[in-house]
Amino acid sequence: MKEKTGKHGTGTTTSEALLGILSIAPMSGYDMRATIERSIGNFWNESFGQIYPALKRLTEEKLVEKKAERRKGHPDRNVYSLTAKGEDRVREWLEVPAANEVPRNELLLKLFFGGHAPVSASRESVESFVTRQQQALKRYREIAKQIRKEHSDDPRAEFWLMTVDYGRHYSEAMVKWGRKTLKELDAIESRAQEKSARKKRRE
Amino acid sequence: MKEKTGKHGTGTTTSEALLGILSIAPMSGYDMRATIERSIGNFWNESFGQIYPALKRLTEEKLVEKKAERRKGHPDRNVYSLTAKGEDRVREWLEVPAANEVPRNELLLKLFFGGHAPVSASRESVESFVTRQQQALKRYREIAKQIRKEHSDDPRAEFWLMTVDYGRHYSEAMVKWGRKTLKELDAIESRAQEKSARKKRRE
DNA sequence: GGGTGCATGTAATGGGTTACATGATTCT
DNA sequence: AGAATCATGTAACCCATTACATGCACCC
Repeated sequence: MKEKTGKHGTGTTTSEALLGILSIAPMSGYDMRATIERSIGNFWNESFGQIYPALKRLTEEKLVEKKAERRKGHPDRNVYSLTAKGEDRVREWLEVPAANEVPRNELLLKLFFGGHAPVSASRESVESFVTRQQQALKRYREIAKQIRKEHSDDPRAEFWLMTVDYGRHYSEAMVKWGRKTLKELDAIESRAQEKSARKKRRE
Repeated sequence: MKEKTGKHGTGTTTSEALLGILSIAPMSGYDMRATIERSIGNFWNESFGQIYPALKRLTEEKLVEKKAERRKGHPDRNVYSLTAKGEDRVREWLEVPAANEVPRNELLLKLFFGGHAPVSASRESVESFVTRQQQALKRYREIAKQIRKEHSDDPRAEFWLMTVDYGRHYSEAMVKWGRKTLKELDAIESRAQEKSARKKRRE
């Protein structure tokens, strides 16, 4: 018999992310989307196609409450907030240590099989990856600055900064690896060209 | 109108991984599972529940060929190999640069909301993560050594080593981040304890 | 006889992405 | 009038995990 990681909602999915977001402040589904993108968008995304059905289920389970809000000059909206039960659920969820899953990595998969295609193909993948990581690094520095400026009083800001710091460590390492790998790919290519040049001379 | 990343199979999924594996050597579905675990298991996993149905589809699409193998002293098995069409497909797939997706990261999600639970909860998550990364680091060093020993002649080995090197860069950075983060979590906790101690003294 | 490893599959379930559909308001 | 933004939702489709089911061979 095996222990299961998730069964009746112990796993981490859209619902947990939404409960987490609502633990920061009550808001509408529309706002959740934007808040998620701004705050945890570097490691977690949600689409409307997931958010609205999830909010429906969470409401049925009495983990969140919906309040219709009518405002002049704006469309109506439904503002959701955590119930006491919802707050408990967030705490319970946080008490379960995060699983150490192995996420699928398309870049590495393609690179692993890189020998079966022109080197330029691998090069492009790695190059675009490095560019992305450099941009991310810049972004992380800005985000950290902003958090320290705007939320220096909030005790939760320290946790937010830890996740930003993860990004910094990650992206820095990835840029280093990427540059090194690009050099190695170039070496492979120039060796291949030498080889074909020698072949031509012989012909 | 938006460009779609994947439509009729341009995406990267079980099928592509299997085609890639078969580009290295023909083998049975059972062997694919084991091979995947040994070779790309650090960034890509497949289960039998995916492998067998995928092989069926790939056979129908004439991308792979099945040959029944009967051997005395062993159960029968189906050995799959790439067709010419399958080899083309692998090359086409490799020519499309890897997408820069944002994988969901449960550890960071929980850490982000860490302020809503005891610090010990965050601590456990990070601690287990660091341990995992340290083990991975050891494994990577062994794998690299083994590849250099057993496949020094194979030109594809260079690509394999690049993926191992990714792991090394990644895990090293993650161990650094994890240790730093554990220290910060400890600081938060001791500050909280001081606070409650002062409170007690006042009572 | 029972455990382990080899070997192949199916079914149930859950969950995520995308496209589609609708409609108000505000700005140009 | 038309585009952009706010706002909520549904439906189709794809993909993955897990559990279940089966059976042979080999060794103790």
